[in-house]
Amino acid sequence: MEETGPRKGTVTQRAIERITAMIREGELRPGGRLPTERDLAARLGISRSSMREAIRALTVLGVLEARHGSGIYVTRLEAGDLLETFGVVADLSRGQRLVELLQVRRALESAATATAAARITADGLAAVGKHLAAMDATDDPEEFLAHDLAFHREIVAAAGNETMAAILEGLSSRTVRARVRRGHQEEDAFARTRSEHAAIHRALAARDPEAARAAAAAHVGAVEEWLRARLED
Amino acid sequence: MEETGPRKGTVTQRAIERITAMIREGELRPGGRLPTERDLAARLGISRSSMREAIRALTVLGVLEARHGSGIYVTRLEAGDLLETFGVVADLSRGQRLVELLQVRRALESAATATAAARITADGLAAVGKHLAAMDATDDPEEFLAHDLAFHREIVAAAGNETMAAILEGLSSRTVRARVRRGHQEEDAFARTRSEHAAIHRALAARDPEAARAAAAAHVGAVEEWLRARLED
DNA sequence: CGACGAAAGTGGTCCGACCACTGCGGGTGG
DNA sequence: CCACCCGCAGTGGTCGGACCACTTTCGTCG
Repeated sequence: MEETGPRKGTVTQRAIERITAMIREGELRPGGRLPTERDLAARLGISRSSMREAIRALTVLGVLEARHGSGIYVTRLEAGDLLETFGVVADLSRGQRLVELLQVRRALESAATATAAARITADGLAAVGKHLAAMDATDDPEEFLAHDLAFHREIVAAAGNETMAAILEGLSSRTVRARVRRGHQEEDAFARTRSEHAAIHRALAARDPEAARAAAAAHVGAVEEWLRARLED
Repeated sequence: MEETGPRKGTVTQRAIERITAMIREGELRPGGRLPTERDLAARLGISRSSMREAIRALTVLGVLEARHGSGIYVTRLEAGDLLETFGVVADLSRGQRLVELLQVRRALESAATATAAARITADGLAAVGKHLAAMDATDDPEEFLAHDLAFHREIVAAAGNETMAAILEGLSSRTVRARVRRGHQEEDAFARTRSEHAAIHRALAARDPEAARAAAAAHVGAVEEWLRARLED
């Protein structure tokens, strides 16, 4: 009678669970280096091919990082590492789910903006104002969009929640492409965005969390409303 | 001069991008079946091994589903499929990031509960009340926890946003384990949870979105506060 | 003493073989 | 004629080995 592990699932799936367990139990530390693929495979009694599939999967999830010629390392396991895949999800979403994602963004962005109103520094507020002014000064859609993203990124960063920032990053960068087309279709889209951003900035400057929350919710809600209407095709 | 694709990155990474692109462009439809591993590998000019790594990665992400002996299929690409990995992230989180995740949950749960107050049906409200009563009636921590989760799940479902529900599902099921230990440490934890849940239920019954939002935020905030204090070790 | 280069180590890719499971279609028994 | 069953072809799952590309290290040479 031989000793063989659990029978359920594929060997690769089990390998993934074993590695994540090792990280969870503290056997492998963030930033630390793993044994070689060959060693790991031998240790779990599976082939190198199967082990490689497990490692690749965890690499895509942002848990591991493979450096050619050097070794395999655990990432710092920071929010940005792990939530990068969130962008992929948003990228593959269509129709109704896009509206749902915007509702998620509305909830998070309004909460983050409210917190930012209470915590943002003078320097941070100046940076936000700089992007606001840059948006007022340009007519180039690409540049406008870049400062738009930076505007929100600066505010969310001021809220001090990296996890929320990482989620919003993945939620915005892709979805916002729709807003580009919006600018092409509706002439007043730029103007409306400018005034909404100005309202957010005023609330931040006044250190008024509730006003900031409302302004941010209204801003995202406007995009959401437009998208919902556009789904009538 | 031969035709060979882009040189950057690993072939596996490129294969992943090619497949996701095929899905994004509509070449592959949700629920549809892909060519065989051997065909796909040949089509992209790479080995079956590399193609398998790409497929495995997308399988873990919830984009593809491999059925032994049958073929490889695109998932329905619904929120639950894609955000399952969100639980893994929460599972690997520790310390400060757990607090940040609870803040994310607070923002989403309060928004969902507010929406639910406006939309929940009589049947839904009855189901919520059933779990509330069940929590009042038991002393078993496991059963209490099960009804606790079901209580929130029922409310979030009533909000009608599957994406938000999927995120909250991954955000609660793991994190909530901490609450179990909480119940063991603080005797009045059960009682406090009961009263907080009762407040949420009353707000839902009154169809009062703002009261529901506040009650939900306070509920999650209480857990958050406790966790933050517990981090002083 | 410093810079260069060779060698060892490690991940990346490919190949071919075989196993395990599914699905289908033909053959068989009713 | 129909229903059931079995076997075969197809497909994903696993394995082992070979070789390539890159990094790191250490010894050697100037």
